[in-house]
Amino acid sequence: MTVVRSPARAPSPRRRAILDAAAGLFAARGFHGTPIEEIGAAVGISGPALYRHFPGKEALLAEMLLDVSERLRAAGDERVTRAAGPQEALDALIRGQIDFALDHPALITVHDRELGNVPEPSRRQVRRLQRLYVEEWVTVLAELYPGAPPPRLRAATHAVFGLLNSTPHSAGELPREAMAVLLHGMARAALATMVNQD
Amino acid sequence: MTVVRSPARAPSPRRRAILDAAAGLFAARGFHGTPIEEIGAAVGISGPALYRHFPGKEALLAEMLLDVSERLRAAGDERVTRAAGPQEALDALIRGQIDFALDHPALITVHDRELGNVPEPSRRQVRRLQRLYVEEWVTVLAELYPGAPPPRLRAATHAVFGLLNSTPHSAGELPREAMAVLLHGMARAALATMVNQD
DNA sequence: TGCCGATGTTAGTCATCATTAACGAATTCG
DNA sequence: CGAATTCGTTAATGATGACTAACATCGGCA
Repeated sequence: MTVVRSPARAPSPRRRAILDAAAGLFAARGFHGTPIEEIGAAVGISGPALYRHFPGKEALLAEMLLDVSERLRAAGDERVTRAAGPQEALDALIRGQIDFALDHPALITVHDRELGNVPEPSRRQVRRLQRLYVEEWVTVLAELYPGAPPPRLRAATHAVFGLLNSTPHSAGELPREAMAVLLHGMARAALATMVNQD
Repeated sequence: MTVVRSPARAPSPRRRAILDAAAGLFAARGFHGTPIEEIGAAVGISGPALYRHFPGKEALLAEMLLDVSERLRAAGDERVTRAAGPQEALDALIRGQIDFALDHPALITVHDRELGNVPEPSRRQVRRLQRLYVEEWVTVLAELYPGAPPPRLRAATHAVFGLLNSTPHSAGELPREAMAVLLHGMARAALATMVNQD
């Protein structure tokens, strides 16, 4: 018998293609609104062929969200340790989130929309990774703005995620780099209000 | 000619209850993930009884989103005209959006998640109302920050919506008024970057 | 009193899926 | 050469779920 199920063992191009196509479709029509048939069609195979690559539709979603959460967390982790000081770390986190959101708007959308459809073993894992990522931000912010209570910093972090992840909604309003600069400035300014204690 | 379908003719309490329950369920499980049976159960009636109040599931969603869009737009409109100057108008818009998001997190969630499931006559209408609301913000911002090109203002507006609508994600982090104050400050600060021309 | 509209109920009906079966071709490698 | 593994294909199969039918109940009210 084979191993239980190693998530990202041999990333065959077919698997990749399926995950990419599914991300777009889930973002556009939602998990329940997307028949497995269409996912197959999007990569040139038809319907049940997906089961040669994933144990099921939910497992596909689970792998997708685990991958996103892990990539975000890992990237954040690396950027923070690479940074010289807290301000630099914060800028790196912001820039990282912006790049990801601009590069993969569909993944961002699915990530905060479909967690409820991930089956339970994986759901907890995704949540854990999300929490770690948030705490990464909170830690940096706490260094930068000591005196601000952590719940406040957590709420502010979520708010900034909302701001940065707005990208899928304002698609095409501005060229990419202009959008990146705009969002970066807004995020920085929004977080700078953490200095006030009121 | 009459209007397409007078949305809120006689708001019977039953109708209200159904819309409220459906909002919560759609936010939690998604439109396609919520059987009509559960909506009924949530208000004490069972399943197909809904058809005594709405022509169908999609129509229910349509009415819900039309109502939200209309309320947001109308409230914004009124607040702006009531305000003395642009800064005051902006603060009123921000405060209005925050109050709505804090009072009706489910509606906020459904509003930007399920538009794709609204059938076509209504979808256009919802989009129109959303656009009007955004333009309301853009107009105020243009007065406050002349020199900033409208696309930039539009993108910034969407970003601030993302920030303010983050409330459902950070539920319970802070007491309500603290959250309102926090978000207001962040939104203001984020928009203040519109003065820079870079 | 006796009809009626409003509001429910429970049993179909019909589609739409996810998932599985049964079966083929191609590639690997013994 | 052949068996086995891989990756597809097209028919079931079975649930689920929206919507419709047929049938109560009940509060007016002519």
